Amino acid sequence: MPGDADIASVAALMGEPARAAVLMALADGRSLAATTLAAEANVAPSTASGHLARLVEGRLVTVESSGRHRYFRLASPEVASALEALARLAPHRQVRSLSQGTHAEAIRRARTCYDHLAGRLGVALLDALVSTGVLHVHEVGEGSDPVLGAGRARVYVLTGDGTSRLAALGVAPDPPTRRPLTRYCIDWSEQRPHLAGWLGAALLTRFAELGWVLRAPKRVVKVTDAGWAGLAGRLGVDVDACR
Amino acid sequence: MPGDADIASVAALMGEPARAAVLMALADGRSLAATTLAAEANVAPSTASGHLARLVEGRLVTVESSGRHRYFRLASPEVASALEALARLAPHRQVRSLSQGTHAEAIRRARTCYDHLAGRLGVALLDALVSTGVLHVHEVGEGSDPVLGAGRARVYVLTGDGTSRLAALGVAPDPPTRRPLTRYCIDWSEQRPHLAGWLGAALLTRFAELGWVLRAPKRVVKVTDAGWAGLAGRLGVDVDACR
DNA sequence: GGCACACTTCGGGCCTACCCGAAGCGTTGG
DNA sequence: CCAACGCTTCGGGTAGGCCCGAAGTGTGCC
Repeated sequence: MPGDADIASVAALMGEPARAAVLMALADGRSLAATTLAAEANVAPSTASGHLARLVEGRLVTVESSGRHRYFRLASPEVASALEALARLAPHRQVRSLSQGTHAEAIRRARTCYDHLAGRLGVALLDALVSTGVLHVHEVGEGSDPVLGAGRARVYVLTGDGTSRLAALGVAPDPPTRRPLTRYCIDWSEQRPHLAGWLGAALLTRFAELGWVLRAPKRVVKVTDAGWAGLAGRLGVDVDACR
Repeated sequence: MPGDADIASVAALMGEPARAAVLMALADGRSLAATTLAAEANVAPSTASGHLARLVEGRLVTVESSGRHRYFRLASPEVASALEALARLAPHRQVRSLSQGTHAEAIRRARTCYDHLAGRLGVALLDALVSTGVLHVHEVGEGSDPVLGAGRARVYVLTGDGTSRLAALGVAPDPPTRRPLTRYCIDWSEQRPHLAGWLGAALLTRFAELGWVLRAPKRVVKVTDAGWAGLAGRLGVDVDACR
């Protein structure tokens, strides 16, 4: 547990509204240009530039120049983990305008978390994969650790039947990277796990290929009519629970 | 992944040096009085009182009144997780004074993390338990997730042989709580896992009973001569690696 | 080559919030 | 019952940092 590390400097970097907005915009792993991030944070380009310089200097963000653009992205997965941990503690921002309200609702329904699905749909998808036997859950110990709530030791294993069912859908778990096949991530809006890891990413990619989902701005994911039908029919997702 | 949550307010709460010092002091799960925390943060009692009120209002900390004292503690394990995630990103504070230097060294050698061992000793202990066959490691997937660094899916299972060896040491894994038997925690100073969970706590408690370790102020753990001998001889810990 | 664009640096205005000491309230102990 | 203690509230001084607009550098496009 923490002891001597200078938490304050990192937290202060994340604790300024404009910088937090920048980090949140980068939270799905994309690289974005400075102007885009300025708009995202609702500040002037000059202001954003200063904030970005501080984020880079604090090693939370890296830059890559490309022509006259400079693309920023999170420096490491650990940064995303920290944002995730903070989001779990954060009060949900109160809704001010109608558009904010609909966006807040949309982002809770279905969004991307890096490269996989999150929100009610992400949670329902994982539930469906487990209840239909595509994945088996192994719990280590029972209940939740009273001391370390995060990182509950739960492991999702792809079954043989699951492998063939996914192959029928066009998702073949080749080992293209050294990335773990399954991983989970506690959803900040649902407070329940959704599927991450290689499989989580592969499913989102395949859903997009099939025309089941469309990636809208601001991390929102829109599900098409074919998508709702396919998720329910082919994977057993409880689409009513996702609205 | 984060989307709409108001990360900035939480991070700002953690991003002020005095408040961060308070949170770090509470990070091992203790309840401490306001005056103690003021001293810990090097601010006047009145200043600390204001910070504590804000931490309570922000739901990072809870209070319990007892006579003329008020005892503060972290509001939830999630708060500790967030601190942990930030500590992993934090630059190690540069050493200013000799006493800070020796303390920084001591805390990296052996410290408590909540109720179990961390630092080089904590890491070496887990290594020893694995290499001597007390625990078996199960990896799910291979390597590290390029997207989600934290929460690597690794599971430590107590072996039959391990159970009897621990019993000989006076540690019997009764199921006294619903807490998981084993759990790990990425050590912020070593960037490698150390043992947490019920077993991690039981081992620290037993080491203290045996007079192997003494809990010094500021989370530092001192190992006695008998402790070094016992750790090496009975558990196979590479004590040289711990210094 | 020249204009438009992306971005950064600089200067100055403003405001937040951190800090402390003094004073007030409640509790404990002699 | 009074003194010491723990803690909080209040007032005022200070400093740091956030914001923008204007100006400067470098790149791409016509």
